[in-house]
Amino acid sequence: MPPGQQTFTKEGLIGKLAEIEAMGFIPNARHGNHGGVGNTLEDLLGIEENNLPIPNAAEWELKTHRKGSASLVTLFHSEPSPRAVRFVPRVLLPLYGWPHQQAGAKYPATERSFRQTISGAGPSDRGFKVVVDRDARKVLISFDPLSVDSRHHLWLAQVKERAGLAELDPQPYWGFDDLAHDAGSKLHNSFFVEAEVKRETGRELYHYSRATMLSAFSLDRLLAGIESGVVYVDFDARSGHNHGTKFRVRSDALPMLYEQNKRLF
DNA sequence: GGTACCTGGAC
DNA sequence: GGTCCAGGTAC
Repeated sequence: MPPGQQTFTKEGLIGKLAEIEAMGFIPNARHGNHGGVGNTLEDLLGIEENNLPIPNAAEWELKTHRKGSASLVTLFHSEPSPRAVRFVPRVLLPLYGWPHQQAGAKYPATERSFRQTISGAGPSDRGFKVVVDRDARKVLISFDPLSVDSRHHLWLAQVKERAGLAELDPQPYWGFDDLAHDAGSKLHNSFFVEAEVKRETGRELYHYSRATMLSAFSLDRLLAGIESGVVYVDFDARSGHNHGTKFRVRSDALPMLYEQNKRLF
């Protein structure tokens, strides 16, 4: 915990969130940053922004979401194993990527992209899916060239040239124990805060009007969510910036990943 | 300066 | 609802 970092007990955080709710609409404190709704709440709580895989506030993690938004909630980041392969920058982006939409405009003409939001429910239109292998105790990424939609036939021909049309070998994976550590160390207990958003003369304002307390994150529930299709693995790289590989969940399913949840307001 | 995290989007 | 995408920082 860095010096000066605000810390809260559970009761203290509940009280502070109630005070913030009573403040009504509050201007975005981070202009131009898509994370404004979360950053603004962190500022109100006096929590310093941090990128370490530790909870934001003592043992309590904060999750913020815009009401009415279909955006997925990011649970945690973790690059797949074996790490030495460096799958995203060395395999997925160069061999399975495609020209970025803004290549030659916002970015260099050679800019490539590999963005995939995939689950265990079925393959994406580029043939990627997530598999929960309970025998091997691994979550792994699978590529099936037969599942690629015809609209990507040019891309598939390039994949054939660069990598061949077969299953990934080796397949990227996360061991159950690694996932339990990544998730458990960060998400064991969480507050899920939802904000109404309004725009006013070009700026955004947030009303943090709903909060749920989530206790005891469950790896079994995460794995079941992957299989049912409410939890996703999200690859998120372009040539100039790998935003990292994320585990994400549909916001309405977030509470189901915890053993207990309690609506605060 | 590259990698791996953080916070989140629009169409 | 799936596809594709964003600005930041720690080390």
